[in-house]
Amino acid sequence: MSSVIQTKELRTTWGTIGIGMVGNTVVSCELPFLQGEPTQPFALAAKADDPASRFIEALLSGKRAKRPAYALPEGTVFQRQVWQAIAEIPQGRTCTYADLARAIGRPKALRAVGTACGRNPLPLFIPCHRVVGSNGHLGGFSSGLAWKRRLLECEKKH
DNA sequence: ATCTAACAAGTGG
DNA sequence: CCACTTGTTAGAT
Repeated sequence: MSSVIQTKELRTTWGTIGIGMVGNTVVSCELPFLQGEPTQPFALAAKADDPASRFIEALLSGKRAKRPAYALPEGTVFQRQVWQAIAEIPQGRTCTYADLARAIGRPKALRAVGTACGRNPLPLFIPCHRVVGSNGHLGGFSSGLAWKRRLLECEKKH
């Protein structure tokens, strides 16, 4: 089994996104932390030339995106259940932390769901940005709320 | 709009 | 095991 991780750097106006790949499978994704609202509109510095980059470009520009192969990362059983449930959320739809908790059969574990979301090693590919609070509150986002707002803004118009 | 108590799981001591 | 910390929530103020 070859587990050689190749790292690709995707430069954008919002900073550099690091994507870890094993073959053509995405295994990690690191977004630059955004303190506040970025001053520039989002754009890639260069044309996307691989599936993972094209996916990100489409997602951030409001187009329908085909998700490349990705691996569910290591984690506790609970975390993997949460991540898998998040991965089922279709583009353009959102769901609440409470919904998610119910989906994995632990209706009262909504707080823990939030924690698992925050530890999501594959933002964008596992769309934790589509998980929002019950009363319309956005919740949080590990790399800065600007990402989450932008992503939801793109997907909302459907 | 802001504050608090209770919630479940993860982490560090 | 105990004491924190979370990308929460519902309810009171």
